[in-house]
Amino acid sequence: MATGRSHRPATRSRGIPEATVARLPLYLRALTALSERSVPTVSSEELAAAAGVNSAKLRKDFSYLGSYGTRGVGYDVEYLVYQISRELGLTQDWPVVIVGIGNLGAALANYGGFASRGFRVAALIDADPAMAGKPVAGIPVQHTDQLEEIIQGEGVSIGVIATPAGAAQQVCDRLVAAGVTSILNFAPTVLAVPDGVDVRKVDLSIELQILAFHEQRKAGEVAAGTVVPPVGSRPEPVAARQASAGGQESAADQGPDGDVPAVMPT
Amino acid sequence: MATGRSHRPATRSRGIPEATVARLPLYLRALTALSERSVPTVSSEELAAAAGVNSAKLRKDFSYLGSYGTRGVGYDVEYLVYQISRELGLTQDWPVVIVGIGNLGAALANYGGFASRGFRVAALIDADPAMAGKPVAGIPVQHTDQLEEIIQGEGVSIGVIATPAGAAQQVCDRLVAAGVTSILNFAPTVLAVPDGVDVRKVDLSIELQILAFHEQRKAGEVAAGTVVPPVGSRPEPVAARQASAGGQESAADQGPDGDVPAVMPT
DNA sequence: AAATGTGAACTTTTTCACAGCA
DNA sequence: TGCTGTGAAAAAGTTCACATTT
Repeated sequence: MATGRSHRPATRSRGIPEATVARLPLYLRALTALSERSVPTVSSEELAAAAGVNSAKLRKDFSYLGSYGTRGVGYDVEYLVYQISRELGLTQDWPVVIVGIGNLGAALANYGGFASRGFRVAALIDADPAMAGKPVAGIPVQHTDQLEEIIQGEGVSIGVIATPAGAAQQVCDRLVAAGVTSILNFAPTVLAVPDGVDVRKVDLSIELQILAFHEQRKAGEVAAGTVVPPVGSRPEPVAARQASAGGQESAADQGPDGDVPAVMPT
Repeated sequence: MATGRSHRPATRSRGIPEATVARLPLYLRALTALSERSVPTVSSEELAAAAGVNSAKLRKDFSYLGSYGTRGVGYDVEYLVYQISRELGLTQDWPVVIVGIGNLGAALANYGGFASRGFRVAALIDADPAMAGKPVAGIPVQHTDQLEEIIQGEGVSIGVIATPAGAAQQVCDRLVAAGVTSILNFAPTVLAVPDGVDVRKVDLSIELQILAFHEQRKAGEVAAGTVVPPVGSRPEPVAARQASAGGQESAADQGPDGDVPAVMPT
């Protein structure tokens, strides 16, 4: 039953584990889908399956928010959607600026998921004067010169960096100086920020590399291919380069910016 | 004399913690930058700073790979680049297919970081017949009909899904059936995959929601109209942290699609 | 009968701190 | 002397299993 007013958040608010916070959006999405199908209640088992986690974890996660379920019944979908939304701070509108309107920035601006939940693209900013005024996703791009003005004027506290790696730190510094305290960084760079500023990073090549690691493991077990010999010698200038399945090596270098100097012997 | 055989990578490969694996790409990037500047050696302290982690963690991470450093000196940059690359499986070439060439797919195809490290865009696939043949990032888009043929022909084992949420699971199923065992999913959906298949997810709105959560917490003083808990829960001393995505292993997770519904409290 | 909420056990990850080697 | 490599301690996160409530 909804309304369970008797439930007390009991100051639970204090200290929700980070791992739990990271899963709340997942639960929220699953719940939203149920809500659209007008499903009234859901059990931890069902919801967990929909979110891709196990039910014990889900129940534990929810226990940090409060007691929003009903024993023997499950959770009221609408009520839970509201509670999680509130916990995540989605009951308020968050203006967001996207800096760097290249391929990625444009894709992000066009991404629907944005506006769908408490987030509003307040402005698109790019350093290229030629981009100024040009509309992307229905929003005119503004020049970097306006950055501070926009942030302060719109009260923006969340910024998305989609610039080339080389410009990321500089943009970050300006965003922070202007008042932004949360940054979502798509540039392949480690940003230095002062205390109190949160940074989350989304990095395509890192994800691919992690997949490659596991992929290699899958094939490796049996195939003698990839296994590199001893190489125990850790002497100075590496030299080990031998083996390695198929004479790869090529293909592994040169890129727009950074790149990998495939093993440099000597 | 036992020619420096004392150092045995000892097939440490056995159990490298997942958390460590997720950081190796970070170290690799920092090392690559040093390599380009021709820096010969680096201490754990310096490298840790460049990668945005603390030195104890870095040393512990490296200890899982083997003893590649020199006490009193540090690590040989080139040697480490090689070792980490090898560990991640980047000494071989990984053909990758990107399915769904919309805004995001095109942005990914154009992303340089791809080719720069062991990954090669083997094909761009889209369900829209009108896209067929059209070059994106210099590569002609192919129709979904060719999917199986391409994957088998090129020996692709890593697939990137950048389709709308509604098509993701279907595409995923075909990729898996054709032989792909690692998937990077950009669609806001929880994909169901058989055991042995790895799925990693990159989700913009989830990242934003996590940031919103922390942002809300920071409003310790004056927030617009937020429902800040009356309880004197003092905002904790936010420590600037840098987060990324969590890691998910093989097998199932994720579930329904969904995205866009609006939240409605009462 | 069904399903939540949670203490307790267990596992993973991080941090400490220092012995040991170059 | 300087810095790595690593046991050991601490912290964070996950899973178990069951008392409790509807």
